[in-house]
Amino acid sequence: MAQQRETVRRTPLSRKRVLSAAVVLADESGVESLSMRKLAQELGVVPMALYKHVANKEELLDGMVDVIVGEIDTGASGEGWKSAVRQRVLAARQILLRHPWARRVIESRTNKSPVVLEYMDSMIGMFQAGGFSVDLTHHVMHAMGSRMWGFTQEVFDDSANATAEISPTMLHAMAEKYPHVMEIAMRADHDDDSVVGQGCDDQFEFEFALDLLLDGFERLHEQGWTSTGRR
Amino acid sequence: MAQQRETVRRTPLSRKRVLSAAVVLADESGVESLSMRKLAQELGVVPMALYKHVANKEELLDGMVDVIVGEIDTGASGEGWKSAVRQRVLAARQILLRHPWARRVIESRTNKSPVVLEYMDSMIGMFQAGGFSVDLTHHVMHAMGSRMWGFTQEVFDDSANATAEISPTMLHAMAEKYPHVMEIAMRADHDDDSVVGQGCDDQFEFEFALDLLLDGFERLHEQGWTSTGRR
DNA sequence: AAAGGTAGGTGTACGGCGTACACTTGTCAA
DNA sequence: TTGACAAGTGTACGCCGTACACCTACCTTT
Repeated sequence: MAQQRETVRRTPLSRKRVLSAAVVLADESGVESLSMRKLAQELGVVPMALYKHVANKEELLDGMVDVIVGEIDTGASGEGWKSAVRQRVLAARQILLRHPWARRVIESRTNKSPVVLEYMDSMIGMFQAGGFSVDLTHHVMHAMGSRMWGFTQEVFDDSANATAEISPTMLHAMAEKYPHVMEIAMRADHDDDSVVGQGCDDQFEFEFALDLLLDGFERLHEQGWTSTGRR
Repeated sequence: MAQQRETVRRTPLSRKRVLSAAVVLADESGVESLSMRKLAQELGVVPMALYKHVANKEELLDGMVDVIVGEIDTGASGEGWKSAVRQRVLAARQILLRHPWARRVIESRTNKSPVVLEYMDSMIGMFQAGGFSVDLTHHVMHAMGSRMWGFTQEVFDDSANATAEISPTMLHAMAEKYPHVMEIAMRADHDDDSVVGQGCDDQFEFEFALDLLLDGFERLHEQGWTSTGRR
């Protein structure tokens, strides 16, 4: 009784527990509202306790990325580089979709963790195994860019979503000012009767872009690409 | 004398002056260290004075994006959609390169400003003028993603830069753990004698990816693409 | 059993942030 | 002359990340 104090002994913190809780919190309320203090509160602990397990908030974010990237199913498929890469990227997308904040965080990390490096390494390996030259692989990885994580490039489609809550007057004014944007926004979900649907099929758009890239890679590879002229 | 106080009359603030100063400050020391207080100090004014010209920090960032996007040379070239788009995107890249923080900020804006909408509208217009169907244009814009702003996808190349300051031992260990990554990193600047060069030619990588996309668009357009099967 | 190191959790405090709100002040129209 | 209005000020609040000194429970060594 004197020994055990008045509270039940907490399961002790650990880096892993801290990171998992952080991921959950970010999933629930967005990474921008994740703070060391809230995270500590969630874990029933004083804020400074976290610093015994992560050096600072940056390292916390690094660790969160590792947790996510570690979730990606890395099981090989083994029927040609193209379908292997495709499958891998779609698997990544599956995970990343469940953690919408991860896109921004991954892109903001300047130093790659071992987990991230390993992911990239195995993806490079897929192209190499398909017979791509080192140079071509290099450029191809650049061309993939963040699509290699399964990210959709969000830059475009929000405008469509936004129109859903805009007055007809406003909508009309916009149609005059940005005719092309509106035309596309209207068309985005034309099998729906409402003025503007809830945006477009993200999965389709993603695969469209991914396949476009992969087909391009294939074509270059087949015609024995070498860095023509340049350097 | 009594009228004029002891200080020279300041040129008054204006939305424009606030935004320009913010852009300069972000250029100099990065957008992450830009604060309302520092910006106010830079302008010789008390922080709250800024709020007479921008509603809050979010709107400040919106405005900064507008300043940058407004700088993009929008002059038409008029020899086919492909070279027009190419030229436009490279012009955007030219501007964005001078404001490295803009990438992150543009991507983090959820509501597009008129300036941004107009930029997108005119780009869509280029594809339309080239005879692209509305649907194809839509998908093509998604596939362009943030590359439409001239952004390089940074996800990949930093690892190369980082290796420059790593001990030989460390480097050797990494080569064992991430053989593919290292192979590419080593090759990235092979005409340089140092172990690892200062990374790769970003401009080349960007154009490589851009042309890959544009060629893909062209191919789809020529073969009269329609959204096969899907929806 | 005593001593002492160590890992994990605590409490306090500091400087920075965005911004609400009430205020002064300078300018110009009526 | 008045008095409305736009521009700038001052104070204050509640958040944030985290430095630093501290306690405390446990483990190892003797």
